[in-house]
Amino acid sequence: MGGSNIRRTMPLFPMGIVMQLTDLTARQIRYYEEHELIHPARSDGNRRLFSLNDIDKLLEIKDLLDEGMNMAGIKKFMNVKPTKEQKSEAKENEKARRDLSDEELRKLLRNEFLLQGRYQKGIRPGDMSRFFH
DNA sequence: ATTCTTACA
DNA sequence: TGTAAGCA
Repeated sequence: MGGSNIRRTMPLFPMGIVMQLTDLTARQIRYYEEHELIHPARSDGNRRLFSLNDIDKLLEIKDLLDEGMNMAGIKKFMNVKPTKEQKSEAKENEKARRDLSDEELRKLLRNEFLLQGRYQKGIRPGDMSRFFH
């Protein structure tokens, strides 16, 4: 692993900054935290402090959302296990995701799309079309 | 001025 | 998800 993980996990940014960096609303960001997609630290005053990793994660979530995927789909995609060894497992998933080629991503999204009836409401026709080459 | 939690149109 | 309320 990279020898400077502390830098990427160091709690640094407050909500306002993260909102600008990700184009997500505070509501959304807090919602994703509720669903354990991110685990920002807290300051002494109970303020959320996001790390670079948190921001990367939020940007990934944003991308999936823009592709028409909902919470359930994103949870599956990010393999969000209730809570346990999410520490080490989260890293593996993160790396795996980062190593995905466009073609592999298309395959995954196609599978999600084919299974959408089980956890995906309506998506606008065409949003996923580009993944059906 | 900012963010937080809770609750509801 | 947006938004209003009442705190910290």
